[in-house]
Amino acid sequence: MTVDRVVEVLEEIALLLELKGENPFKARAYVNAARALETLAEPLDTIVTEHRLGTIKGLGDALQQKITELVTTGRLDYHEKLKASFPPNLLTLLRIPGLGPKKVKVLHERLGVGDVDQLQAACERGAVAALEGFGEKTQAKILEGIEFQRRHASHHHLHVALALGERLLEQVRGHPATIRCSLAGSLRRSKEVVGDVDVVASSASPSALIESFCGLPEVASVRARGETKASVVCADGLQADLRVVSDREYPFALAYFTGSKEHNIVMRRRAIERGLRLNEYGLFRSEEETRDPRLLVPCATEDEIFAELGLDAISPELREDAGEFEAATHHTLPRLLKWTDLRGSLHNHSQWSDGRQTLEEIAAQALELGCDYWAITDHSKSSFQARGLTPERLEAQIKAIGQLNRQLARDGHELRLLTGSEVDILSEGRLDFEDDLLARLEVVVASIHHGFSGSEEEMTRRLVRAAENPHVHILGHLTGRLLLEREGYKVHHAKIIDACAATGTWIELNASPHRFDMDWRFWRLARDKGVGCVINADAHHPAHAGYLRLGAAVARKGWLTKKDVINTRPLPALLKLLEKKRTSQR
DNA sequence: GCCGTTTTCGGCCCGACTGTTTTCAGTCG
Repeated sequence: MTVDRVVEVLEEIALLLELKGENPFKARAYVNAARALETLAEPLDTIVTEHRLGTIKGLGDALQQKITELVTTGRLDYHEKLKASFPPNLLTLLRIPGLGPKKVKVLHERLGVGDVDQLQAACERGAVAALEGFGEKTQAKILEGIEFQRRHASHHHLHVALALGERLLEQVRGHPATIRCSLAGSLRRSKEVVGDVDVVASSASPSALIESFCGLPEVASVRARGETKASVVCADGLQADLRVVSDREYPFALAYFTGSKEHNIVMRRRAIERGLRLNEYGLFRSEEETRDPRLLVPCATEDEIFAELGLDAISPELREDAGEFEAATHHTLPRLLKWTDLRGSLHNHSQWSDGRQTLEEIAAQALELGCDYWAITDHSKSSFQARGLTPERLEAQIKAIGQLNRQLARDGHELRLLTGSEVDILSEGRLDFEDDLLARLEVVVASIHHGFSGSEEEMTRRLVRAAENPHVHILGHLTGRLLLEREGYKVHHAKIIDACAATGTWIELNASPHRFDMDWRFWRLARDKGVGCVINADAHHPAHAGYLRLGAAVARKGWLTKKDVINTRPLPALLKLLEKKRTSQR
């Protein structure tokens, strides 16, 4: 069993124990054990084989035994029994905002609620509001949460869909019958969440490709399977569609299945205006719907289709009918950012707060990625849950980073770690650290982590005040949204953008696929007002460094170029810009 | 369930906010 799966099982046990009403510290012990395993530097099975689990802090006799059983047999009796004592879908209730283990326990015991459908029914007949400790508001909030999840139930986070899509694509590409292939759909357009994975391929023998696709190891079940099209369901219920066409049809099919629907409508209208007809099989000299190859206007690539319709080539990310046609007509499409333009990330966490890596590990990884700089911006003291730093610990961290930087320089490395903080924005826009401490940091990100329920005016005022502080460089994850989980708090984007423009404050594009915040739809406004974008990994874990690539994709969706993104600058230019905000406002 | 010159039980990370309550439990971060 892989270490990731062991971690999952331990975390699930912790939740089940809480639902049982067990000693919360017992549950905590399982979470701690999961954390400890996640940060292992060597393979778990080696440690188990050599009986060295006891050397890991947080693993006592009981957990050592359980982990050994998991690793060696692939299952854990204790876990199976615990699971069997609850309805199979009870844990899904914990994903509804406002519901924790205690409330779920009551709902289960008093009302027999075991899944989301039953919870919804109980709310609708008013049974939840009647429970002790619940009320009308709680019931309404639960219904709201259920509705939100329903609305997004068929959607998936971009990193999950992309990982699956790339694995599938790789295998389609490797098939001898494949001529060309690509991802398509909202995944290719880098939407913040996607419904399914679309793959388009060209081949002379479609059925061979379809057959191979349906038999791929990722496929859990085949939903539909024809001569040129197959629809399968993979892990996590993620659906994947393969569409196979002839190579002549390929660019048209690719454009059609990339969408968006709104973009395609305009494309077809432009074709009609030119006496042509566009569909997924080609561009035809015809007034009628047709597939007649004798009428085809041959195009070898998507770019040639655009050219036939009097347009510059439009990147997939921009195909939302959000101004791309005007720009493509007037040759004013932006030269979009490439993710390799990024030189580092200015918002990241370490073991000093809630990150998983030591400063040394972070530096090693940033070096490996070829970054010029990587800011350490751990949480401030009000974020207790995240082990936020007191001023004293922050001072100590500044020293530690200085030492590490000197070591890096002695070893001849170009990389610089930057000192910093993700400082909490408290009520009324006050900050969690005093100005003189902030002034000593190279990078200050200010974010809201508490008090999400304020009105739009209050939240906006808090963010504007934070931007007005000369020591704050960046506003972090502007709305606090968690994609597919909860809406962000309400903010007035335009007012905040204006405040950032006036104060020279940058806005973060948080590259975590759970956030992608600020939303791509606002970046053109920000750019037009001269507000810089910083694409930040908000890394808490080694795997998160890769989020920069996703963040860049979303920035492209927001029409941003290399020039618009601050962390494309080399270190000396960046340091100058960081200094500028502080000096220009004094 | 883990940990310990608090050596064998008692503590384990804290504060704001919300909605439920008339003093607090649960959730969230």
